[in-house]
Amino acid sequence: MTDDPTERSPRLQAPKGTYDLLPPRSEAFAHVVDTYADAARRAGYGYVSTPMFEDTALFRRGVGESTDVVSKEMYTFEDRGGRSLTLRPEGTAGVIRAVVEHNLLSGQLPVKLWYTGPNFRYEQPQSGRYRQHVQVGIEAVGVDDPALDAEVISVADDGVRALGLRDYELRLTSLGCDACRPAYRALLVAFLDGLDLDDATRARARINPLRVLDDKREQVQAQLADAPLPPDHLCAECAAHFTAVQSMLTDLVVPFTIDKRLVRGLDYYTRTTFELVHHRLGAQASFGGGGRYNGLVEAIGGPAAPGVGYGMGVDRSLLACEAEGIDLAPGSRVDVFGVPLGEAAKSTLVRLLGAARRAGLRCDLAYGGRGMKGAMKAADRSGARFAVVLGERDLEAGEAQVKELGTGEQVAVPLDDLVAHLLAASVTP
RNA sequence: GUGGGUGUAGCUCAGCUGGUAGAGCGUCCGGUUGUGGUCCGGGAUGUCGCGGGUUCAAGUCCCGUCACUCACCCCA
Repeated sequence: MTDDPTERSPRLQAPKGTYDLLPPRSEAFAHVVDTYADAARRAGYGYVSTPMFEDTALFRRGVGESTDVVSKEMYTFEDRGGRSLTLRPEGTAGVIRAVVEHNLLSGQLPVKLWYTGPNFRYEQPQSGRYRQHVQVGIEAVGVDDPALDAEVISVADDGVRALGLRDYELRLTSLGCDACRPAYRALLVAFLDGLDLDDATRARARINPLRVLDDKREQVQAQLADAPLPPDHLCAECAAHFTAVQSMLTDLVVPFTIDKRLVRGLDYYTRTTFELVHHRLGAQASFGGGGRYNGLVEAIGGPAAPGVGYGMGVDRSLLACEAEGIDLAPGSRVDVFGVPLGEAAKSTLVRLLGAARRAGLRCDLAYGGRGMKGAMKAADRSGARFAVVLGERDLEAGEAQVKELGTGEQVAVPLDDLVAHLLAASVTP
């Protein structure tokens, strides 16, 4: 901070790892959110909105101390009242907190909610990874039924399909539960102990051994060929649950592949775990994922209650659409564009196009007193179907020239009939 | 946190072995009186990321720094 007025201040820019969304891309982004939200609503999920920041303890307990997300990626700060708050790094913990806080679990179960909003993680940015990213997610809490797992996965897939995405894959696994995971974990730790790993990986193996399974490095994967994998060591209940989920996904016509090495970065997952991977996204290929979290509600101080949900990455979904050449915001911004010649004509058009907007038409007009040519050019660029030209001559005659920009056809329409005419003309093909 | 690549007009980029900057697109104006999309003519906009250094001279070389980008780690 300098007070020297002769020193030029540096241009401000969006913080590292964040970006601005501008038209038309922003429209495509909004469309992704809408599409995912629609899929959730069609399955009976209600909208929930929770704060973007929460008590830091919520994430420590919910997401898990051993995760990278909590241990080194949180935006944590102290407010003026001395409270430790954290910008939410993921969406589930806050929703579950709200479910518990408002006693929703004492009502009809499962509690089904969907949400959207930004998450924040202090990470090194790269393709498809930002410090602020938006997710749309759903949570179904209070019932441990494999049919619900299948529904959640199916809703995720419905949204993705509705976007038009094709080059992706749904990967599925089961991570077991409190009954079977400890024994498996011991088995895995013993196996990892016998491997030749670097210090960092060895440390990770100690804190969260499952995480080592999806290490991308060749030299690590090579040694993992014979590693014991979670789905092969499930207890009877988990195995039955997993089988049921697969069977119902098949009934739902949701294609999936079993990926026994799939692991997720959040500690709360139990049993069903899945990830949506897009084949043209680069290193950050996972654009959505989720699973069951039967211990989470209790972990953050609620009653023992099961839950299942997913989070879909909106930013990465948009990237995936772009990679597949899917245009999510086709068409024009407006239907009608006003071309006024002179101030009197402009105020008349302001009034008439305002009325047209209220009648449901999308209208814009040439502001700033540009000439005829420039105004027509603006009309053309807007993508409007009709240009309404109004000059002194027309005003005296009490009519406007309505030109269909695609065909060049132009008709004179009485000013009193303009809105009705535009409405009628807009519905004809 | 670690490593590679890149930073020149609003955008995409060119500037060879150092001599004080260009193209295309976009934008604006015009091609006579009130009509766009094509075409033609013209105009505007650059702290060459920033700060040091070497040199008579640096966009061009060196150092540092910041940012962007891709990858690892990890994750949506």
